[in-house]
Amino acid sequence: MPRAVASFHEHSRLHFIGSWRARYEEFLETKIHQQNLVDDSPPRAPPRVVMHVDMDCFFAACATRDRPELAGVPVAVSWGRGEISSCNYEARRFGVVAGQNVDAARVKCPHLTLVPYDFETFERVGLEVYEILFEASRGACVGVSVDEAYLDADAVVGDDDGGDVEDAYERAAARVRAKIYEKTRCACSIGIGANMVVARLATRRAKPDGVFRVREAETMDFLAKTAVRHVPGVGRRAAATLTTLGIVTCADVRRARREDVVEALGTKSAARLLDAARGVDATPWRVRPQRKTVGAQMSWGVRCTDDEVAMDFVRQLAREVSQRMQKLKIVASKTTLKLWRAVADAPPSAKHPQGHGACDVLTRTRPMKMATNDAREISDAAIAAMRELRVEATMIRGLGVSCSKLDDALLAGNVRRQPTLSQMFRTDGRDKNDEVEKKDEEEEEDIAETESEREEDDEDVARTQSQLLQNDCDFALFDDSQAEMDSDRTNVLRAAYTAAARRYAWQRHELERLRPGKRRRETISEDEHAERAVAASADVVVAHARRAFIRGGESGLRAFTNEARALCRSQELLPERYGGQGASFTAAWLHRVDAVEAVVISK
DNA sequence: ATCCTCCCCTAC
DNA sequence: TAAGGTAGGGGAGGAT
Repeated sequence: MPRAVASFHEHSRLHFIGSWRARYEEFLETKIHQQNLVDDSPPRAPPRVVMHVDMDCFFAACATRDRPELAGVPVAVSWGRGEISSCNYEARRFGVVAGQNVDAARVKCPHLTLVPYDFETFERVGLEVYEILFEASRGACVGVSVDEAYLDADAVVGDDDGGDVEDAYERAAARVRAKIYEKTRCACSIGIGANMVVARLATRRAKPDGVFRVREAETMDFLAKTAVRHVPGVGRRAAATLTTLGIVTCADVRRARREDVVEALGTKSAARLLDAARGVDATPWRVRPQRKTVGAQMSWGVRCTDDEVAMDFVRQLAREVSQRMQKLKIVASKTTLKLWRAVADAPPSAKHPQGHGACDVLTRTRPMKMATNDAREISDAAIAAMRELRVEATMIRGLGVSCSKLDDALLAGNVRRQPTLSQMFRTDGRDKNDEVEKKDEEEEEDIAETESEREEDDEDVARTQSQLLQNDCDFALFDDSQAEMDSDRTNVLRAAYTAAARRYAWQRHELERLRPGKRRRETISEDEHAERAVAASADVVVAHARRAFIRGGESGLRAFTNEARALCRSQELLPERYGGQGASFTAAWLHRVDAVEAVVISK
């Protein structure tokens, strides 16, 4: 069983970094009430001059600020073994760098002092810094991370910076730095430039503990020497590709042919780099960017012995996401499941035995019936998506759940909540669909069912039906339109078939895309893929059968399954274009129809 | 034309 | 035992 998500998060440095945004949103809420900070929609014009504030070796500085005995001593933050997260400049003089192994660092610097992570302090100091930045810039502050932000430099310049206009920005920056140091005893560096990119690049030159300003007239010369790798947005991959084109500095970018850069990076990224190299930055200035997703994932120490364990873990993640959404007072209408699948025959990593090792990362998105932040709704959608991926539980090395298509919960509050189909079918802690699948699998191995199981089925059916009768539900609020409800069952089935065929076609398409020679390697056989495609398409039949049962009870379901069988045998719906898989397609459908009947209608 | 899904890349 | 999380931008190719 994987470690609990919450307990993992307590110790995860990346979780701290990643979840900073949620805390910052909270901070912004308080600022909105205190100051006349308004939403930046429509977007405000970018500042004429930008300051980029970045704390110096933030984690190490926080960890040592209350320990005067560590002043001037080489210090690094780590768990005591493994990687170094951050180290001070004394340690860097010995060649210690972030990301280095503790043992390697000790070789370079035998007197290195290791200090533990102190996330509470990191957060507290970060917020203290932001208090100062918001006050100094009168709200013209764009937060990037717990230790990094952009300011409108003109908003920071005050009367006491006056006199010599020439270096007013430098004076203002020095004032901010002094305030931050006074309050937090942590050093920061400030870069000043004509836009966010230039300011950010200037900060590199300001470090440590300094200010560096790139004046308007100096911008082109300054950029000419700058490596493309340092331009924000140009990462490891892009830099490597550009190097093969002989593009290493921004001066090289200016000389390069536009088509070559577009070919290497794509239209948008190329445009941004070409602009940046010429001192132009069109990044919008957003003090309060709109959040688009809420998610939680874990790919460390995840080992599942069976499907039930994997589903439990997904439920945990869904609970986590649900809680975060409730705190943010938002709802979502899409759920995406992310799954790390071990590459077949890949050896476990010797360096990180608990890590995910070589994996394919798969995602699948499912709509939810209506905008919600309910943990159960989210986990239902996520588990449905996971079943669709059909990955053997023992191959799972990581899972993630994230919600998108976000909306304000207050708006959604006006919508009358209705039970969803999965809730209607639910009898206890488990989803009925799970049981359908389970029974389906059991039947393949052992047709005989025990008497007690049959009785349980009887009870389930009776209970579900009586609930349906008592609730007198408004079916029009479900995901099917009234028109579809009124139409005859054959049309419903045709719709089911079309949906299944679409899914099948998509699976075929995916198979094509994953062929060797493309960027990704193929890790499952073509046969297996086709098999999964057929099975996945049959899920659609189950979904429609469930609806038929809810609407028409046992007789409704029987009518549906009978027509389904007739339609499958008629060949009418099996055009050749579905990859010659028509026969197995039909077989899978018929098998599923039998299975649903066997479970829902007790014999 | 525009949106959607899944994937890759990037930043911190 | 370590602690490979969170979120956004963008592209390819398909659906509408």
